[in-house]
Amino acid sequence: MNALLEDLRWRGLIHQVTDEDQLAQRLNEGAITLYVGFDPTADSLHIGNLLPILTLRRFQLAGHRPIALVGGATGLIGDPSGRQTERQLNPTDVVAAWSARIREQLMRFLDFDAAENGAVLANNYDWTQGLDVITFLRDIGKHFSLNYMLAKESVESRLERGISYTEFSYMILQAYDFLTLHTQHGCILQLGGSDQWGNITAGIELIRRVSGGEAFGLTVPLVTKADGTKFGKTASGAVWLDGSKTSPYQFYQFWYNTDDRDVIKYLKYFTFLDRSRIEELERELQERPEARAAQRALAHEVTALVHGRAAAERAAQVSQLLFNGEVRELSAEEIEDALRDVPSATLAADAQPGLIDLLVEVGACSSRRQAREDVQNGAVWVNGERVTDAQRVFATGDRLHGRYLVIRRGKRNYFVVRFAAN
RNA sequence: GGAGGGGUACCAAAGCGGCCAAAUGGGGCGGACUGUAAAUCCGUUGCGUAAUGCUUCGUAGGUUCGAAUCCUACCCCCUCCA
Repeated sequence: MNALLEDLRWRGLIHQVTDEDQLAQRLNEGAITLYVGFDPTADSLHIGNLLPILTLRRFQLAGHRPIALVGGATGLIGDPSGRQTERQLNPTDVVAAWSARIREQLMRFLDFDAAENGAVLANNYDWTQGLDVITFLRDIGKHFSLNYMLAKESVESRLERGISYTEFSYMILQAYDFLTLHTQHGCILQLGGSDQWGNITAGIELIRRVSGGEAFGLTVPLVTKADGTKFGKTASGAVWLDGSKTSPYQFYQFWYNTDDRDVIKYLKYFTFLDRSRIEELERELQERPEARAAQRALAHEVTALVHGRAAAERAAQVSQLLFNGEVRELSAEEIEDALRDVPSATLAADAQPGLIDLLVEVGACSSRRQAREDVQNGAVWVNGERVTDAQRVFATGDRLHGRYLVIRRGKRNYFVVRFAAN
């Protein structure tokens, strides 16, 4: 057995793995090279992509060499895995722009300066763009039987509803990636989400046929929630790794609100805290669940991984101040700093807005009708005080530090109104 | 090509001439309770309110004092037969 695999096993990170004994032996013999790929299907990665990235990082920390692959080419084709319908093709320039941004994000999770096992970034567009059709069909396509391809879950499940030749071919491209990384970098292991099993094994098969080499695959589980809803989705959409799409504060809050029943599992999945620390948090959760020590640790650790320690600490601090209702205690600098990630509006220096207008203006409520309803329900707080009078007008004297109104709708939705300086 | 069924608000699904801005369930948003949890309960969920106001029930017309509800045409979906 191998220590790294044992740790992954304990964390519940191994969903499926090919020839585990053989893989353990290779890992024990010395550093291996492995990869994970991400297709640019949006301008940012989201937390659904986090598990494979962090698992790749675990391998690097254990001394192995990681390759993060951006699917500049495969992103142009569309992976049918786990989908019921054909994807909409994105323009090539858009995919190129997304690739660049995802590349930036991936870099944050790996160490590129390590002497022995520095990380490598690759883009499959580099070896795919020059590939001509005849070569592709003769050298690669010949190794795939139609029967083999049709039997793949990703294809088989789509035969009823329809699948284009484009998406049907996807697995071959991904297999070719693995082969390329195998020959160029000696890569012998591919990680991926559980829906990637079919594509990964296709690559292993191709490597075996072309080079006779042995390669491995390992998939991480699909992250689930105890209440049965989909992980990673909030009312406002996906939770992104890009701080301008999901602010560090929102990101922190997402993890902080994890259900008791899920929090230990997520600590194992998403943090690098060691086993004894996680078990300690588990005991605390059982003894004093209201202290939320496990949630706090989870939120802090993951936010720090994605946005850095400073941002994580700021998010934690802001959360505490806001939830203690101590808005009035904040200095002007703290308001600027703490609420920088929160939706805001700027009004003229001499403006004396009514409450309803203010709520709509700052984006706290979707319409004036809705705003009136929220006020009536007691959902609206300004500068730490509940306001129930819809006719309320805010004079200059109501502002914090002469230029802020901090608005809260519901328990945790904050907005800030700034007044221009004279 | 033939026969039948259907398109209603975020989703599902009632309504079938006025009492319909449209039942009910889910989801969303709030509130209470609490631990920024779970469960539970309550309110609300087109827009705008001075208002018997305005715009909505696939699309376009028509009948009528009045239509989501009746008629005509068109578009789209599903099932069965060929």
